[in-house]
Formats: sequence, structure tokens, C-alpha cells
Amino acid sequence: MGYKHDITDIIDTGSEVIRKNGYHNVGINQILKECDIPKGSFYNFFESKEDFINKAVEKYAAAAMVRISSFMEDESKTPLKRIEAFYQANIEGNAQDGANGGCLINNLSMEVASANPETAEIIDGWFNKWVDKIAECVKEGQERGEIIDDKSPREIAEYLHAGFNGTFPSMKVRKSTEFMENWLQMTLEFIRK
Amino acid sequence: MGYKHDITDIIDTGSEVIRKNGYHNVGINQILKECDIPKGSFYNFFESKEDFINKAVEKYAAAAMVRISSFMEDESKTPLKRIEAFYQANIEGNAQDGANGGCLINNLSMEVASANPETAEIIDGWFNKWVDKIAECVKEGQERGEIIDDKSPREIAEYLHAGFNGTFPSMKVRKSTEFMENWLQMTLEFIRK
DNA sequence: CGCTAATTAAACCAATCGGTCTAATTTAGC
DNA sequence: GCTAAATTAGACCGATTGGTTTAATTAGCG
Repeated sequence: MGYKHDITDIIDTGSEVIRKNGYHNVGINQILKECDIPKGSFYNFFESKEDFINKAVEKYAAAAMVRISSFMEDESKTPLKRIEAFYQANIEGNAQDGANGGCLINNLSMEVASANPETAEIIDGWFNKWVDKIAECVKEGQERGEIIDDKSPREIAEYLHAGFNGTFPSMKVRKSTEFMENWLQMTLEFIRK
Repeated sequence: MGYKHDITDIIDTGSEVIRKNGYHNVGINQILKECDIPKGSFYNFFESKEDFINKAVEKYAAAAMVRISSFMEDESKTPLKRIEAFYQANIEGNAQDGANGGCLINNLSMEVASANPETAEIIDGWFNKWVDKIAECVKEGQERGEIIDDKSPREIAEYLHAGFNGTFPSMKVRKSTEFMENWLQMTLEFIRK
């Protein structure tokens, strides 16, 4: 039957709180309250707050990986259309979220990576996996003559990934996803052959 | 003769600590220690930590504005070369900084904008001023036939600003400014006529 | 059932958080 | 030189931080 609390629920709920409010701005007690668990359970599952966030990053990033793959491997669309659909879905997700929280991993890369080498390394690993998957799709687009091929798939994929991350600061200060749309249309134009 | 401590020194030293370590990760006591001032002096100059960071943002962003202007108005270079020189200088600055701290304003937009509307508004105002100045230079580049003109100067300037901000996450997790160079060369290619 | 290990529960901890307070000192202006 | 205001100084404050501890409870398994 299992015990009362589930580690995956704690990770999901807790990482949502941190995604929306920031790592250092959210205390363990707030997570406990939100998850309705006692402190003993938290420290039974996690060694420390840092251990918690590292596990949260792994789970969140792995889910994102699945999501990215499902878009990038969608053979009902051309490669460029897959890329467009993926970022369009992200924009809509952020819009529904009130243009506030953004991406947990990207947030943490900005807030804690400098001070926490282990978390930085985990994030770096996932960023690379994400970009690799996008690069596969870019490569297919190049082979089909849909995407410019004077740059490597990896370079273009990285440009896409970084570019979208760059739309978060303005989203957060303006509380609007408007510029994200501009960014997407401009970038698609730039990489279209 | 003035008193012992200077508010501008406190802002400069304190905002450097926060730029490198994050807003919520740095306590008032750490700032006091770094500036070697007693708590009474800090709260004589600033109403609160929030008041401090707002004043720090104003000072840092105003200095950045001067810097941007000096690059964007440098008539010894073509507009596109000014843009290249500006971002190249930023990349070098970040490299010298150990690819760690990044930009105080961009960091704060990610970490505190959602929770602090006043800071968000101040940052938004400065982002707009920066982009306006870059847009002036882009416009000149368009008029000279050096930069693509199927998009407005403002759109292109915003694309540049956001794009560079997007290189910080990877810089921080990889502790390298390498991708910043890639981003710059690709972007220059995209906007060159 | 009975034993063991995992989990739950919350009281408790030192350290630190942002912030206040009062007193001493220093400055500027008359 | 006197006065009022600004600044300096740091002890002090309640609240909160991440984390520990101990005891009760529960689940899994032979």
C-alpha cells in the first residue's frame, strides 16, 4: 500500500513553488506546508535542500526531455514546423502561467549555478541533452533543404535554446509573453533556407 | 568634509556582492562586512534591503546606459561594427569576471522581478532605455544599407538585447563565455544585409 | 504473528535573517 | 561656539533559516 507521502509528489509540488518564487526565496518550511508533510518526512527523503533541488532538477529536466523529444520527432510535421510548434507550446504554457514562473532549470542556472557546482553540472548535462535532441531535428531540416546549412545543427540548436532563454528576463519584468512571439518569428526567419 | 561612509561606495560594493552571489543569497550583514560599515549607517541610507537593491539597480543601469551610448554613438565605426564592439566588450568583461556574475540587472530580472513589482518596473524602464539606444544605432545601420530593414530598429534591438541575455544561463553552468562568441557571430550574420 | 526497517511526526536547535533602537559622535549652518 | 541634524556604532529584537533528534507509527516480510 505504501506510506502516506510520496517522494515524487514532494518533488513536483516543491519544485513548482521554487520555480515560481525562486530557490533562496523559498524555505523548507514553505515546501512542507505546501506539500502538507512534516519535516521528518522531508529529511527522510532528502539529505538537504541542495539534495532536494538536485533531485527536482533531474525529474523536471527528464520530463522536459520527453516533451522535447515528442515535438522534435513528430513526423507529421516538417522539422522547422516541429521547432515552431515546440516553442509556440512553450510560449502558450508561459502565458497560461501568467508570464511569471518560467523554466525551473533556466531559473536555477541563473540563481544558483555560480554558487553550487553540482547543480550547475546537472543542469549543464540536461541543457546538452535538450540541445542534442533539437539538433537532430535541425539536421533533418538541413537535409530536407528547409534550414540553413552553413552552420552546424548543434550551433543552430544552441542558438535556439539560448535565444528562448533570453526571452525570460523581458517576460518577467513585463509580465507578458509578447516578445516571445517576436523572437520566435524572427528566429524562424533567420534559420529558414 | 563629509561623513565617514559614502552611499555610492556602499551601493557599488554591495551590488557587486549581489551581482556575483544573488539577491536572496546575500544578507545585509554580508554587505555590511564587505563595505565595513555598521548596520546603523546602512539603514540611515536605505529604508530596507528592497530600497537598497532598487537604488543599486538605478545606479548600475544608469552606468550601463552611459556605456551603451558611448558604443552606439561611436562614429569612428559603422553601426554594425559598433554593435559588434559593444557585445565583444561585454563578452570580454564576463570572461575577465570568470564567466560567473553576469549582469546585475538581468540577474535580478530573473530572481526578484516576479516577487517585487517595483524592482520589475525599474528594470523594465532601463531595459527599454537600453534597447532604444541600440535601436538608434540599428536604424542608422538600416539607413546605410548595412542592416536588414524588413524589421523595425526596435525589433532588431530587442532581439539583440534578449539574445545576449540568453547566453548567460549557459555561461553560468559551463563557466565559459565560448557560446557568447558563437551567438554574436551568428546574430551579426542574421542582421547583416 | 512478530521482527525489522522505513516512515511519520513534531519538538527542538544554533545560526542567521531583515530590521529597530538608543546613544555617542560628527558635521554643517548660523 | 552653539545648536540641530545627520551619521556612526553596535547591541538587541522577533522571526525564520536549514537541519537534528527522539519517539511513535507503519509497512513489508518471513
